[in-house]
Amino acid sequence: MDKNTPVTIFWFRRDLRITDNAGLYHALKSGNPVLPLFIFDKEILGELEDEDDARVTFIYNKIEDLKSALNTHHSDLEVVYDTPEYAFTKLIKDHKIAAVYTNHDYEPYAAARDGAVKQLLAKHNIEFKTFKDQVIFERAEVVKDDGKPYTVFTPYKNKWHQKLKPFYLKAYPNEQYLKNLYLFKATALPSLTTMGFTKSDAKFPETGYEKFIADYAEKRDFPAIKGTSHIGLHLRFGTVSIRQCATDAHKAHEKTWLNELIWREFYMMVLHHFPKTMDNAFKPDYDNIKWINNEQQFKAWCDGETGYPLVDAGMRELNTTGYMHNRVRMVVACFLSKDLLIDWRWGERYFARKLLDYEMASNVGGWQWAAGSGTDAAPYFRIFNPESQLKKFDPKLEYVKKWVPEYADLSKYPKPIVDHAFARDRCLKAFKTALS
DNA sequence: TGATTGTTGGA
DNA sequence: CCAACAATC
Repeated sequence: MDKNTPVTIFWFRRDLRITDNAGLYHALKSGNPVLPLFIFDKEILGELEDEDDARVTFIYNKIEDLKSALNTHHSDLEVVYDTPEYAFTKLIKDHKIAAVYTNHDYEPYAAARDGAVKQLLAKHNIEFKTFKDQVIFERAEVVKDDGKPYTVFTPYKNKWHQKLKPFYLKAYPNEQYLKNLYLFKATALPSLTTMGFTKSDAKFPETGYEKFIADYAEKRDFPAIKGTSHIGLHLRFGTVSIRQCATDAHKAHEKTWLNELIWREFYMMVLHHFPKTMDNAFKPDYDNIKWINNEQQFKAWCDGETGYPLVDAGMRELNTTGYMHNRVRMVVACFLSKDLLIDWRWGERYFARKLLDYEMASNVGGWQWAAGSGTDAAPYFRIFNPESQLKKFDPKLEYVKKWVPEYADLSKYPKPIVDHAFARDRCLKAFKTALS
């Protein structure tokens, strides 16, 4: 095809799959051949602190997969390493673009970026069309009858179920329209090194979540058991379809795993309505808390050297694998914000840097839950005891021994950096003062 | 999706 | 002596 053929660009972002991709479906039915695009955004990559950031390797692998999948249909994936502004300016010169299609992306940077792209395209009379793809219900689709957002999970969840109709779970049948791809050869894929990254040797979880659904409620709290699906990473980058996940969860009799998908949408809805809560307490009083913010203790927490084995095991699992079991996430978050009285935002930023499955809405929501300042939060006086959490959830010390091997020889293991009974009392006083 | 402390009532 | 329970943080 020559360069005067009008094309529809489909821009992949957090939806790195062909199957059941909403925006791609609409692009393939737009009437023009579809030119697939991915942008390694210099602005986003420039913010990352670690050159072996495993998330970049993960995306890179998936881009290579997408490219070869498109190649089997005699099409290709154009990959640009630059800003979106540069990428589109260049594409406008090289092609006759009828429209740009993509899927909704909700975080603050993404919303601002898409606004700017839309304006740029409008100057060239190019339509910018976006679609819901990464959630079942977005933004204000599930709100109270008076239009106000829910701030408590259970009523939100009930309304979510009420609104659910088969249509929302239906897969987009993209396979039958792939003949509408633009036939071309893309420019060379930039290397990871070119972009300033090295290949991470992290092990990425498989997409298979189905086998975890049935026993999830029973097994999910025990970090030594393989009881959780690790699907967060794939939901984050769209390497599974949320509609497929929700369909499978719905079919299974067990509701707990589906609830976690609804928590994800609950927190996205909260962040949409209350964008300030990204770095402000949802309950403003909680920003009066006088955090101690001891840098040394923060470092001990980051490094898994607090002297509390469950906390340390969690942090070391995170540092080593980019993942932490959810029960343990709650324990380390509570320990940082309540026992150490370190601002939850410090912990949130650390998780943002380390978690493969990092998602702003869930992460901020989870941290504010632990610190007590969020919507539907744990009351401030609910303070986990790291010792009894260990006894309850890792009684045989299997998880601890895996990540903190020196725990077997207590002479080599650090003493607790703070006494829990003392810290609990101190926390209750600090919170009471701030909230009175 | 807690922990702690104090009380009660049965062994 | 210690479950079981309630009240409190």
